[in-house]
Amino acid sequence: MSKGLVSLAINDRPGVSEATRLRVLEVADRLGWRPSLPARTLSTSRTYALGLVLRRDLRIVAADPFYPAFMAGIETVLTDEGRVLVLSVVGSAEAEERAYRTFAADRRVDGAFLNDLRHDDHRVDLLRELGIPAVLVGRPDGPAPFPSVVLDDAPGVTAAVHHLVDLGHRAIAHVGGDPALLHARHRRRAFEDAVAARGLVPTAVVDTDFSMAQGASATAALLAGRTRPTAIVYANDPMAIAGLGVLQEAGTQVPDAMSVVGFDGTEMARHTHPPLTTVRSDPQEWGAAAARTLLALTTSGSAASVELPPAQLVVARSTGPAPGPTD
Amino acid sequence: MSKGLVSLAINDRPGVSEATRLRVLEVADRLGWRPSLPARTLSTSRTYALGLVLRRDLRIVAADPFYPAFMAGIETVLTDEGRVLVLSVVGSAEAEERAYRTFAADRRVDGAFLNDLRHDDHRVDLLRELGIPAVLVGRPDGPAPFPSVVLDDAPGVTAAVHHLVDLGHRAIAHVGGDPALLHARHRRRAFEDAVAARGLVPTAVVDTDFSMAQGASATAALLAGRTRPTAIVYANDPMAIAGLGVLQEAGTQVPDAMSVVGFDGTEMARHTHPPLTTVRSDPQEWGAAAARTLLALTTSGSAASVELPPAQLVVARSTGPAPGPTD
DNA sequence: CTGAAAGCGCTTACAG
DNA sequence: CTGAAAGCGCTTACAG
Repeated sequence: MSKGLVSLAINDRPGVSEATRLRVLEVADRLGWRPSLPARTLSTSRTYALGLVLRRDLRIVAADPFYPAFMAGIETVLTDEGRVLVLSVVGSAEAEERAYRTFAADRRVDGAFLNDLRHDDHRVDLLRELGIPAVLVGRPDGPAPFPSVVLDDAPGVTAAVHHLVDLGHRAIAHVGGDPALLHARHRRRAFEDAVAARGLVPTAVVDTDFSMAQGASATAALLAGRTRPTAIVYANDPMAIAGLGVLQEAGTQVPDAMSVVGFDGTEMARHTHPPLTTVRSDPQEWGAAAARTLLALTTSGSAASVELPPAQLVVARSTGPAPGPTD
Repeated sequence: MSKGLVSLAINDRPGVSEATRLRVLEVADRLGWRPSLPARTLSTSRTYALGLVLRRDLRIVAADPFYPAFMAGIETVLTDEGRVLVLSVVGSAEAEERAYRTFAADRRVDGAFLNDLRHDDHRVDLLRELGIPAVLVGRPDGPAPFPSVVLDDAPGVTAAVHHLVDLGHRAIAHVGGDPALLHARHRRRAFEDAVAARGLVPTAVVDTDFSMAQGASATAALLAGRTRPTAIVYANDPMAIAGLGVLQEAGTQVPDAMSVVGFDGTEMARHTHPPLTTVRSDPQEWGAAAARTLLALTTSGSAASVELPPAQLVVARSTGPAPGPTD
């Protein structure tokens, strides 16, 4: 039983009789022997690791339940495949680029997840150039050399606007996210299109950085504005919750005087007062699907893009009939 | 310029003249050459990676801003040291043990963080046995073979109780966390001791799993109980926020009819209505300190335990004078 | 179907 | 202070 034979048997390569393979596996198991990963990596240059770089302001990451759920979804598939997740949390675009370059130089990972897509996202070229296979988490705004895993935000936002208009609202505002991020643009665009489809004009559309602080100040600004909306659609739940706080501090009843819609469908949204009407996506399944796709890409060299079920409106008690004279 | 020489120069080993070392580094830099990590790992068995296994119910992880901040803190020190974080998110004790065993078998990491300490935590023995150096994040309840990095919860909880008693509260309840976790026990113990120190008896102490759902139901139970508290101290901010929701749904004014105290000092606590009195700790600094300690341990073989500044009470508007006839 | 050999790219004694 | 050699533990053609 030579080294080479064992290797062939362990790696399910042809050229080993089934009987021998079983014997090898049995002996390895009995001895508790496992091939050394560093040695294997040195000769095959496969690391059995996938990389995720998070670039976000800490204040935002900390309040946003997306990433923990997304990562948990990734793990559900990696664990079974003997893979591991290498995580990097960075605070700037420069640090993010350094992180990817280090991944490449150190051969840390077989592939990477690319989250929070941007317009003309130069990280796509960077990863291609570095030779790191990637999966795009979200819909890119142009042709891309990598497969994408998409969960469409638009239908949920559209449904939210129709829900509000059906309740009699005519003055609806949007507190959007960071316009540098494509998904924030998608939500904003879906909002604007849906409002227009009902023959209305948005009362206001405010960009933010997705933080609760900016969600709060945007809400305060809307309350102080010349034309005050009767409903606000927020680009994420944390901002909607901060908005709820501002409204209640100002004595504005929700939903009697103001309807509020969040986005994410977080646990938190179920426990506010009143519980939040929100648009639910499934970040855990998103993570799992992204991991499956990236795994396929790194092992077979190619993988098809995936379209997940779109985000859905979940109506709770933060939305109600428009106040004042309705027709 | 032989391979060996280059290696000595790159690794700052003695036996190379300063002039040659500089020349080697200059040439490496010009050629963009970096030593191959897998090869280096194979000969030195150092991976330059640190491991973190998260075992928590997803519902809790997602609502809890501790981990994102803690991990960001870790990253601030790892990045500069050319290290990387390997993350595993698991749902059960068995999966957690498997994760550590895989870390060891695959030589994935040089050391690991041990969070969410438990009574007689058998992971400590497991890691010792597997030969994985670790740092304990929190105060262990007994002698341990690893250094710990402690941020004491008690002073903040104690201050919260005194604050409430000073406001005239005599009926104070505690919605605790998961009693399997030492930090939940510490918070509970600090609560009970502080109440006793003021000559009072807790109106109630309820254990939970730290989830918003159980925070909400514990609050509902307290409202329905025979002796109703005038103040509730929660073991984390998410539960306090869920409690706020339940109280407001029930028409109980905060703080007029009920004072509420959270724990964590999250961003979220600043944006509720009313803003939450809470106990602030610094999870990011905690992560950074834990990373520094683990780095020292893995490189030098030993590291001293660290005691960080304790958690502090931050008074906001969810606490006020006790309702009814005060003396 | 099996065994002996080279190679992955470093580090580390060991001579010179 | 420098160069040649062995070794880390696998995988992979290449002969037998």
